[in-house]
Amino acid sequence: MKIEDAAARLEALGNPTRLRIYRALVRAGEEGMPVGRLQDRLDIAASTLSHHLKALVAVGLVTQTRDGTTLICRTNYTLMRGLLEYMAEECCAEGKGCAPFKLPKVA
Amino acid sequence: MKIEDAAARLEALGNPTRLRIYRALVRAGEEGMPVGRLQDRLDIAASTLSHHLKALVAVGLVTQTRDGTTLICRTNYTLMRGLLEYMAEECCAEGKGCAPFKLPKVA
DNA sequence: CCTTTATTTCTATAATTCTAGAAATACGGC
DNA sequence: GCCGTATTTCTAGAATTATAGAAATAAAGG
Repeated sequence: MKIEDAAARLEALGNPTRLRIYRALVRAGEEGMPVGRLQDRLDIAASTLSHHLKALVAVGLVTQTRDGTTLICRTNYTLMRGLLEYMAEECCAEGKGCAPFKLPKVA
Repeated sequence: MKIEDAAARLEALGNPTRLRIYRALVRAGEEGMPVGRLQDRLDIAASTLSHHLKALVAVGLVTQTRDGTTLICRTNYTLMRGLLEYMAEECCAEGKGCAPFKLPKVA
């Protein structure tokens, strides 16, 4: 992962509203959650929510699939894991006094 | 960790310049790196660098200790680890189809 | 085709951020 | 106290972001 991509993804997550959105989607699991339900749950104006979702989708952290008139949002687990792995590596590169750590393999 | 704190820390890291600064400091290891050396290495205007360092210090990701006229910067490994753990947990809460993962314990 | 529901785009405003030059401050040595 | 080096604060301008109301678009059903 390029440092610019990592920064862009961290920036996308680095807003309280977007992090709440992301967390809600993580908790929704594989089935995901429609935009409208997110709006009800988080009590955000529709246009604001759409704006933030766009940011999350732009960096790949969230994907959307349409089911009739509703748009279902899901987190991209693989990409998130890649981001955490990147951070874990960057966080302890060169092993100078930092305990090395890695994310465990997916079962 | 509160979600606002996590967001603030992610935001601090979510800027290419600041992520470069942070990475350089991680690589400097325990001994840290003076502001001036960071400036030379990363080729950033002094005032700009100071501005970004302030942001990293404000959220606790970087600490500074003075040694004469030079300010030595170090990353706060524990806090970074806490952030990654938070993200790892939030990333797979409720285990709905996501492989659970944790950061391994520090040796 | 018209209606309803779902969501986005448009528009505007207020606020924040990034950048860097210039001036100011901090520290240690003489 | 003055000087040199290191760093921050002040200032300002350009750019970006967050918010949300209003209008527009998308899809499905009748």
